[in-house]
This record gives sequence, structure tokens and C-alpha cells, in this order.
Amino acid sequence: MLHADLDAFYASVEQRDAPELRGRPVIVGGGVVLAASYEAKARGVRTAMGGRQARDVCPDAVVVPPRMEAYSAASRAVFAIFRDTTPEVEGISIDEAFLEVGGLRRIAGTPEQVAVRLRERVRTEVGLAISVGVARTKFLAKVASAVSKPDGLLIVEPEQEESFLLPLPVERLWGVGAVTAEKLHRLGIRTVGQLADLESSAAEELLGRAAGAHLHALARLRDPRPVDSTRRRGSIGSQRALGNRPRSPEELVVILTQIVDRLARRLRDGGRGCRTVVLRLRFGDYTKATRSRTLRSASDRTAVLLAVAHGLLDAAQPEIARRGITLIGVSLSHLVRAETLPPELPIDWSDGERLDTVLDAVRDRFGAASVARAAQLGRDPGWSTPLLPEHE
DNA sequence: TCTGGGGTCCTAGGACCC
DNA sequence: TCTGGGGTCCTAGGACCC
Repeated sequence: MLHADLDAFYASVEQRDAPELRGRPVIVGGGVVLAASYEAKARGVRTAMGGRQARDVCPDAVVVPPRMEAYSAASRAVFAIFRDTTPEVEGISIDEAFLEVGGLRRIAGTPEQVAVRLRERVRTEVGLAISVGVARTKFLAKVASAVSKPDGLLIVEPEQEESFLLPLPVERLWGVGAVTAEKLHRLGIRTVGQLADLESSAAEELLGRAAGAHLHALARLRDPRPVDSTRRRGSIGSQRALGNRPRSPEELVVILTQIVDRLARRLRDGGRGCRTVVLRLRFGDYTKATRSRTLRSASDRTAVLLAVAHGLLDAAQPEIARRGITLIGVSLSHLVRAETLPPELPIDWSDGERLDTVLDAVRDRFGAASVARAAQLGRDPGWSTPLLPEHE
């Protein structure tokens, strides 16, 4: 298996598109570092670092705002090369994927030859550096690509697996973050090999049944997960950080409506519907909460999702008023294919009162108060985002 | 470290069903 | 009247990843 991972992705796209940025420390993002070029990383800039701190450690960095469309386009171009390499491609994020190349020997050569060619093509056709790890399992390939960075290629042969993996710090395990690392450290476990020496039951007791068993298996070089090219997204979401100043309920209503409107459009563009609407909140003290509601049948209608989301917000307003709010967001989950959505509600779209028709049809399912709220917003002529999809 | 935005997976309790 | 065992679904929270 190959794990292919673009290097400092956002920052590399910026350096590709603006030659004057090449060789200089580049930071993408404003309030928080979304990505840092290798020149910036060398000066101590880290992803997710606050903008102020980043400028402190690297005053001569060039800070550029993110250009998501450019990154999406670059990602699509790279994934096209992935899929031209093998049909078995499993995307993990915008900048990395697993590729199954085991069946390609007769037509395309050894995994190493495939990896070398892939890296060349991404460099010449898209203009970006990509690191590739090659191994028998997903996890080993992933670790190999990380170790090979920047602009690297690392092959872990089966007989090298133990000497490669066991000395690495436990933080290298995919799924060990700050909390898990601390739990392991308290037991004196610092390397993958030390975790492998434990009994599986001991790991499960310490870390929970699933996580413990999974991490213990990885440490013992067991990772049966195949490359799965059929995986689809299980949820989509959008959120907005609000800073610390007080927000009126009306202001939150406006922001929530914009978020849901955008998400509902993405849902339809992706040919999906959803059953569960999750409202995400972060209070004034930065503790987080979620409030969710699952519908009896899935929907992709803006008005329906809006009604549900506003019902959740209405219920949460008293707590928000008490505690303050620093972030609001929505996730849509339990996604289904649009073809499986229940038949369209009987709506005459030429009817001048089409919104009322929609809301009447969903009123009993989603609650009168929420529907009233959505209807009120939808009628507001000064509304910044259309309540209903443009093709309707 | 004063904290963005997009995701995945797991756990646990309660309601409900057979 | 008190009580089994197994399963699914929903809600909420949390760890983790890029």
C-alpha cells in the first residue's frame, strides 16, 4: 500500500502560485495558523498556533489569507493522478490518500516504481511536492510517509517492520493524541515497542475497549484494514468562531441561518440528504456542548433543516444567555443518498406562497415554534441568503 | 497556547422492543 | 409482583486527525 501525503499543502500551493514566496517562511491563516511552509516550521511555527504567537517566533514570515478554492483545485488535480495510478484510492483528507498497488506489478511495476512515478507526476503536472510511504499495511505506510518528509519516499519492507516501528515514540501511533500519550507515559510507556509488550487486556483497561485493542494491535504490527475506495462522507458541518463579545439572540439567529443555508446547498450539491441535525456550541468559558435532533425521514430541504436547527437554538438560548457564547456551528449527519429520500412533498413551486406550503407540510413533524421562526426569516426581504435553493 | 474549520470514531445512559 | 437477556435507536460528550 502507498500512503501519499502532500507536504505543507496550503503553504506549498501559495509558494507555487507566488514565486516571490519561495524560500521564505509562509504562514497561511490569520487568527490561527492553518499551514506553515517548511521555512516557517524551521523557525518554530506550528499548525494551529495562535497568529500572535506565530508572528512572535517568526517576525519575517509572510502571512497570507487562505484560498480554499485554489487548494480544492490542486487537490482534485492530485487525486486525478492517484486514480490514474490505481482504481483503489481511499481519500483521507484534502491532501492525503491510500493507494492499493499490490495488483499492479505486471502492468505498472513494483510498488517502489509506482511510487517514484507518482511523485514525479505530481511534481511536474501539479507543481507540488508529495511524500510517499510504502508498506504492507495502512498504518505502516502512513508512518513511513511521515518519517520520509519533506519530499520523501520511504519503503518499509516486511522484514524491516519491527526495527522500523518499535523504537518510535507512542505519539507516532495514529490515534494517540495528548490525552492518550499522557495516560501511557504515566505507566512509563514511551515507545511503540513498550506498548506492544503489554497484554491487550491491559491496554484495553487503560485506554478503553476499542481504542486499547486497536492501538495495541497497531503496536504489534497488526492492521487488517484494506484500502476502501467506496467510503463516503458520513457528515458535513460548518461552524463560526465568535470571539468573546456578547451576542444577541437575533444575531445568533442570523448566523445560524447563514450556516444552515450554506450546508443545505452543499448537501444537495453532493446528492445527499440527512437525518440528524447537530447544533454545536462553545460557551464563554470555552467548554463545548452539542444539541441534536434526528428526523423520522431524511431531508435535503433548506426550510426543514432550518426549522430543526432553530428549534435547537431556541431551546439553548437561556443557557447561552447565562454562559455567553464563543462558537456556533451545525453538523448534518446520518447522510443518505438523495435517491433514497422520501418522495418530494407536494409543493407547487409556481405558487407565490410556496414557503408557507413547505412549512405547513413539515409543521407537525418539526414543531410549530421552530417553523414559525423559519417562516419569519424566510419572509424577511432584507435577508442576506436565500432561504430556498436557487434552482427552485 | 488564549484558542480555526473540517471531519472520524467510540462510549455510555435511557427509551423502547421482543 | 418482581425480574432476564439481547438488540436498536437516540442523545450527549470526548478523543483524535488534518
